[in-house]
Amino acid sequence: MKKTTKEQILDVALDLFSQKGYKGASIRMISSKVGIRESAIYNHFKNKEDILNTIVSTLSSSSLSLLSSNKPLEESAKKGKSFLREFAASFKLLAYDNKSEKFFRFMMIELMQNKKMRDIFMNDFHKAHLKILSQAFFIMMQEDMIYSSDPMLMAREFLSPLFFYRMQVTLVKIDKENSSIESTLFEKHIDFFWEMIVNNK
Amino acid sequence: MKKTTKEQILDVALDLFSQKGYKGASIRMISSKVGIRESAIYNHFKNKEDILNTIVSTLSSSSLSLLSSNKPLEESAKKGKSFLREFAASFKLLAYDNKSEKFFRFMMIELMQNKKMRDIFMNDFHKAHLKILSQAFFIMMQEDMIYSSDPMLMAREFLSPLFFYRMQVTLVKIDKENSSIESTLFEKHIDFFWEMIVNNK
DNA sequence: GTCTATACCCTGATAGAC
DNA sequence: GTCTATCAGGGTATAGAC
Repeated sequence: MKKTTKEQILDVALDLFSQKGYKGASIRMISSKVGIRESAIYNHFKNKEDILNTIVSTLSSSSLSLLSSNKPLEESAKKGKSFLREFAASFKLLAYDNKSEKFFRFMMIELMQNKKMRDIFMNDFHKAHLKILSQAFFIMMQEDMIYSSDPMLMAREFLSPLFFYRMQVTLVKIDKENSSIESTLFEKHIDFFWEMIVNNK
Repeated sequence: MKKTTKEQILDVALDLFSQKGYKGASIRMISSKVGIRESAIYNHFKNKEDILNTIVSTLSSSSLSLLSSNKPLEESAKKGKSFLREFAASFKLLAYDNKSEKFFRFMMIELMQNKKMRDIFMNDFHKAHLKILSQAFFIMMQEDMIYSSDPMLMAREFLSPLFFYRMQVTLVKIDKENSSIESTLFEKHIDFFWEMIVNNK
């Protein structure tokens, strides 16, 4: 199960992009890490941007969200806290998945510099999650499981700490420090948040 | 009240750093925007890194937190929701302050690439805020104003949406779209959060 | 598909005239 | 304090041999 040169180039490129950003990672470094000459890269990709586009289109959706939109949300949302636990678990999973983590790092570097990355962040990541969460909270409110409020507001308030904790896990792992403390933040968030919104009649 | 060349260099450098990052902003671009030759830069700064260090040491603390630590926290924390409102207002203020916004953008670009920036983020930004907030929540709990919980957990849960909303305001403003919707997120966060933790006996 | 060789541009930085 | 001139190094990319 050997990797083709093209796959190796993509792997190395993602690795370097996630450490140094798009501009900071040169064709020279990529090819040297793969073990070929610069010019050999151009047998597999038209140019540097072509490598970038391949990575982005391959990884953007899968690295930012594990949620498939065809799941029966109506049913799973009625599980209340368990639903939130599953949602957060998928977040945590991505924070500890190698490729997803690298893509997340890369996205964060490019976010303020690159319009395309901002669009990916806003649509594939933020809006996609908010939509699912707000629908789920709406259902929970209808079922009288939680206090009534603005479902979209509740979705934002639930999601933003998850994002922050994922970022924090990533940051801590860069400096190779133990991220076990940060890994518990996800669960604590669920407990705290659910305790706040649950309807204890 | 004309700006010295040195001040102009710093202004232009911050502007370009916030748009393209440290590597992406060249001495050539900085000098051309200031209206001098590349070599003239070196009469004011030893090298490119010297410009970076000057910006960081000048702006890091003031751009990340407006809170002076010598305020009497004991008293202000007892104001409860008003305290949180003031805290969030200072956050919002920085998101709309020109230099602070640029430094924030720059910090976000470098965060995943630069150990020094991570330290600044973790210490000057994150830990500093968590310390104040956890102390404030602890006092509020003692005063029976809010439900009893882990003050540090509460601080994190309160702070992380603020960070996220500040980032979102910055992102929206880059693409010159109207950020008025995002600007209301701070107040909504306070209302939602306070409603959740307040002790209504 | 990979190599050598090469073209050409941009980078940070220095020397020395004014 | 600013200029011109210049440098070495690294950047993307192409041509052509094997």
